[in-house]
Parts: sequence; C-alpha cells; structure tokens
Amino acid sequence: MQEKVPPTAGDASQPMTLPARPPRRPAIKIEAFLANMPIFSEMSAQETARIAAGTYALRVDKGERVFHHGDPCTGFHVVVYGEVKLGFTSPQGGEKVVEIAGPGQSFGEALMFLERPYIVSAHALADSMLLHVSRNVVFDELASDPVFARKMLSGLSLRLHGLVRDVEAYSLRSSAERVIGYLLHGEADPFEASGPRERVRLLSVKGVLASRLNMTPEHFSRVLHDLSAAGLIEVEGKSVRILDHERLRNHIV
Amino acid sequence: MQEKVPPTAGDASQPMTLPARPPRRPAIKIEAFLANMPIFSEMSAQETARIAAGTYALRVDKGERVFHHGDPCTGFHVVVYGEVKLGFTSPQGGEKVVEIAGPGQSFGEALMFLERPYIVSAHALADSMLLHVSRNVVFDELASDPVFARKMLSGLSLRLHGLVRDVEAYSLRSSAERVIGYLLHGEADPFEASGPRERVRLLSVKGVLASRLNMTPEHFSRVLHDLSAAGLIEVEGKSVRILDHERLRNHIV
DNA sequence: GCTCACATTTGACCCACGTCAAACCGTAAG
DNA sequence: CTTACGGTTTGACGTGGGTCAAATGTGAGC
Repeated sequence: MQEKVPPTAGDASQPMTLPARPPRRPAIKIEAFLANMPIFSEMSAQETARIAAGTYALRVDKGERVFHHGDPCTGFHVVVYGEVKLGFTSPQGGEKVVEIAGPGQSFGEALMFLERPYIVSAHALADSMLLHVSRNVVFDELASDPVFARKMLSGLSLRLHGLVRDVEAYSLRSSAERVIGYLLHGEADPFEASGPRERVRLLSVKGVLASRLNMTPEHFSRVLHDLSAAGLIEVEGKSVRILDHERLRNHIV
Repeated sequence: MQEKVPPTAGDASQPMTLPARPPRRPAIKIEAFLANMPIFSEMSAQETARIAAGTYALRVDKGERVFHHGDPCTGFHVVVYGEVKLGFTSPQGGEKVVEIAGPGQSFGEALMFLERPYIVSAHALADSMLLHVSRNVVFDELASDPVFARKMLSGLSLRLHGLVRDVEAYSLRSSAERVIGYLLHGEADPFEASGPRERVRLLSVKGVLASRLNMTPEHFSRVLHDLSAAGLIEVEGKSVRILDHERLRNHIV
C-alpha cells in the first residue's frame, strides 16, 4: 500500500529495521535530509524550512507504483532510501527502463515546468521512502532565489547530458559495449573520473538493468557469460569482479 | 569559411542571394530577432539590449562545422536562417544525428550550465546564419530576472522531454513506426495537436533524417517505398503527401 | 530444512535491420 | 549537351540481438 507518512512519522536517515521509537519532531528530519541534497544545500535555514513545508514523505513497497504514465505532475520526488525505476510500457507489453534512481537522487523535475502529464511511470524496485517536493514551493523559491534557479538549471542540464549520452550509446555502440561501459562507470558520469572499480554490485534485478541498457535479460546474461569466458570479469550472483580493466575497456565484439 | 559577422554586416531576415546594400544599424536586427524568441520575449527593451550586447552573428556555409565534439562551450546558439544538425561520430565512422535545428530554434543551452566540453558536433546543413549568445550575459540575466530563469527551465525541460520521447521511440518502436511518427508530427511535439498535415516537406537530405530516426538511408528509403506501395503516402522527391492519416496512424508492420 | 514463485540461464530458431555493391537519378559545372 | 558527383534507390546477403521455451538457480516464507 502506498501511504503518505504524516509529519509525525518516518525516519529518513536509517533504512528499515527500526524498532518503534519515541516520535520526534519530524519536519526536522525532512529538513535535514533536504539540506543534504546538493540542490538545496547553501540555502538558509529559513529557506530550507519553506521547502520542507511543501514536502511530504512517501513510503512505497517494492513493486508498487509511485506514479503512472498520464498522471498529472504536482512536484518532484527524491529517494531517501530504496530504489525507483522510471520507464515506459508499450501497449504490446514491452518495457523500457529509462532511469534507475537510488538514494539521494531525484526525478520528475522536468515535468514540473511543463504543463503536462507524466510520460513515464515510476515503480519502486525495493521498499522505499521518498520525499515529494511540491511545485508550488519550488516555484516560489525560484522566484526569489537566483542561486537556487542556477542549481535547478544545472541539475536539468546534467540529466539532459546523461540522456544524450544514452542516446549515443544506444545508437552507436553494441550491447556488449554498453554492458562494459556500465561495468566500468556504472550510473556514474564518466566525466568525473572515479578510480577504477574492483567489483561492481549490480543494483536490483538483472532484468531491469538489462532494460536500462536496452537489451533483453537473455542477451544480457549471454554477454556477461561471454565476458566471463574471455577472462575479463567474474560473476557471482549480483556481484561482478572486474579482472582486467585495460582489456575490458578495449574489448570489441 | 566560418566568419564572425561584425556588428555592421549580416542580414537576418532574407536568406542568401543579396546584392551589396547600404549597411544599416545591425544591433537593431539582433535585438529584434532575439525579442521574437519565446525565451527572450516579455523582456524589457533594456534587458534585450543587454543580451544583444553579448550576442554576435555567425555565418556558416553548408557542410561547415559550427563546433566540434570536445570544444569548450561559451554560450548557446540560435538559428536565424538555415539548418544545423547536432550529432555524434563514432571512431569507426558511424554517425548519429541527435537533433536538427531550424530557424528560431536554439541549441547548446544545457552545456552552458555544465563546466564541460561539447559531446556532440554541430554542422550546417545549409548556408546558415546563427546567433551566439554568450554564457556571461545569460548568467547575468539569470541572476536578476526570475522570469527569464523560469523560461530557461521550461526550455530545458522541453528538450529533456523530447529526448525521453526519442528514447522511447528508439527502444519500443519499429523503424517504420518512427517514420510514420515523423510524417504525422514532424519535429513538432505531438502534445500540441497541430492539425493533420497534408504534405510533409522532408528537411534537408534524407540520409540525415534517416540518422535522426536511427536507421540507415537504405532502410529509410525502403520504408518510404513500402508505405507508398500500401497506398498510405506518395513520395515526390523531398515532398511527401499523406493520403490516409487514419490508416497511416494504425499501420503496423 | 521444504516449497513456491521468480529470477536467471541455456538452447534453438528467427527476423528486422544493417552491409555491401551496383544502378539510377538530379543538378551544377564545364 | 556531357561529365561528374552526390544523393537515392534497389538487390542480394549477413547478423546482432530478439523470441520462445525449457531447464536451472535462488530466496522469502513456512
């Protein structure tokens, strides 16, 4: 069941497994979490408070829908914990995952600025807690805080950039190359050189990841198999160990 | 040759074929053109003037490069007349056109907000005139004009939206469906229901359009052929007449 | 532990599209 | 008018990756 958590409940900082606890002032928690997001950092306490006032927490169980293709957009979402996938479903039953958002990531900002309904649907991949920041409060803040506006612009630009990179990958690279790219850089932006990763933990179900990479689960499985056979990686369940970065990077076919 | 047009030259309103003419005050022209763009409309004359001061005109011949993958981004571009394609080139020689920008359209805004070089290249598809609005002047304006910020956000959101729709089309639809979608809606946003179009004039070269639709020129040609054979359209060179909207829309295969 | 419901893998097969190459334009320069 | 040269079409053929189906994990709940 999807349930709006009233301002007196919810714990943003510690995932699951919490015994009952004396309730605390909750707005604080929301504010604290918001204040940690890059986009809201550097705001005065007053400003954060205003944002928090237009924000509510939202719990969704695994598999549950956050919003649906066609729903009106009343604000954007932030993942506190858990994981959410954004994707299309074709009438013929196919699905295409456009993005997978983990803790700290937000989604749905763009639609706030367009007067139109969602074109993708959002589903929780795990029991999750989200924040919903309403458009009104964002718009108000935008009108008075140019720094916030700039951050919002940067955020959208980054998303746009990522999408363009996806398009490039979809049209110019083979599926094996896309998998390799994912193993080497993950969701991360390859522009920010994070050091070579020894092991990669595949988020969520492989089928979802496959769809994100624009291929079928079957084919994804085979590609992983081939890379293993070539001695480039080692797959143990959801964990992949990268054996030879250099050769992996240059692996064509 | 690419040539920056000094403030005393350039004519924005009339394509090519111009005999020499008594020079006129040119800043006016830039301002006038800018003021007609949705994003700069509603600005005071003073504001437009400030923007225009940071803007220069740019002529590019057909086939010439506007900017290249890896170049730093110093502002965004607007097409006055002509046509520009944005695309990737793979090391193996493949090309993928991401967008085709015609008169009144702008491109490269997103990169202004990211501190990084272009990931796509831009080439003129026809002799064109562009305006280049420098980041500085945009950033200055952003800092003082919330309405402008909102418009910028809307603009980016729209672009993002379009890109997401492209991703959907690339992964969930067959190439024939993509062609049909293009014939029915063109570059236009299907959300804004523009009435049914009787004839479509294919912009520029078919090969470029094919790449934009993520297919080879050969395949594109065949799809067009098939649609003709099915009595849904009629192709005469670059002009396509749509014979049966209803059947075209529902044409599967 | 066992079971049931899913993920994941594997195998056999297929097809939408790409590739390569030749023919066929259209048009601009000579 | 002729040539030359790009774009476009057509044909023959190859293949990456999808589809379908069956076998095999695997983990949450009992």
